[in-house]
Amino acid sequence: MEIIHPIENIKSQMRKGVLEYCILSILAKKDSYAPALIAELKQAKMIVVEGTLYPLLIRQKNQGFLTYRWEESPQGPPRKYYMITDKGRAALQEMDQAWNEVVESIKLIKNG
Amino acid sequence: MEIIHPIENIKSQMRKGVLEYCILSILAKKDSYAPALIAELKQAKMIVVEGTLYPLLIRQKNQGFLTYRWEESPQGPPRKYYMITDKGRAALQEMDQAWNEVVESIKLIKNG
DNA sequence: TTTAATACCTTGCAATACAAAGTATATAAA
DNA sequence: TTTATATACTTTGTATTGCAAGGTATTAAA
Repeated sequence: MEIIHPIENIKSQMRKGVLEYCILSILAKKDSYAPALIAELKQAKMIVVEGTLYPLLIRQKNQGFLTYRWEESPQGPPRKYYMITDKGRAALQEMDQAWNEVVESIKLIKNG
Repeated sequence: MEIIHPIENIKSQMRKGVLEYCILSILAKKDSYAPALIAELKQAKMIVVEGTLYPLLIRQKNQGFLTYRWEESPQGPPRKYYMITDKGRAALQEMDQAWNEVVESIKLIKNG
């Protein structure tokens, strides 16, 4: 037997579609590395775990949206700092538009 | 060779998370059947196709969010009119909250 | 009987988030 | 030197989901 929380699933689904958008938005403001990104997203109540974030960063790097550099850490292994590229900024602009469209669509459906 | 449009994919991803929410929202206002739902969603620029909608309606029915009745059509086979249940309305309220949270999270990430 | 207009449903595929486990690096303590 | 601790990066297996494409079924008119 297992208790299922459909609403948790829904929230997870809603996050799914905007995760890439969130990552690019954060990196557009300043370079960052995985654990710091996770912390920042957590603060915005947009929960992400390692197993989600790392493949996503690699995907965006392969698409040419991000690059990275290595940087020493005060403690532990070096950090992979990701930086947004010009191509990434262009993609982000389109994502802004896509997001606004979705928000408008929902409003239309709720009120129209 | 194949041309890929990452932005179209992103938009599709963003829609993914809110489709169930949209369906419930529409049915909360009035009963409807699949082709009419597709038309209404299309008008709100929230594109859905048959192969997506039918399994989704069946899922929501199995979760107890929807029921249905048969109704004659002026032309062609009878229509399956879906109706939201009390349980569906309760779920919708939680989805409203989940959606508002996501919208706030994005705002926080963009501006904070 | 055939055609046209609708409507409902299923199958196979690709993309994605997640849980869990694994690997690696640097420093301090034993 | 060895061990422990803290930190960071990566991979694997699984479940869910939307979609393209194709299939089935019903009604009425030609």
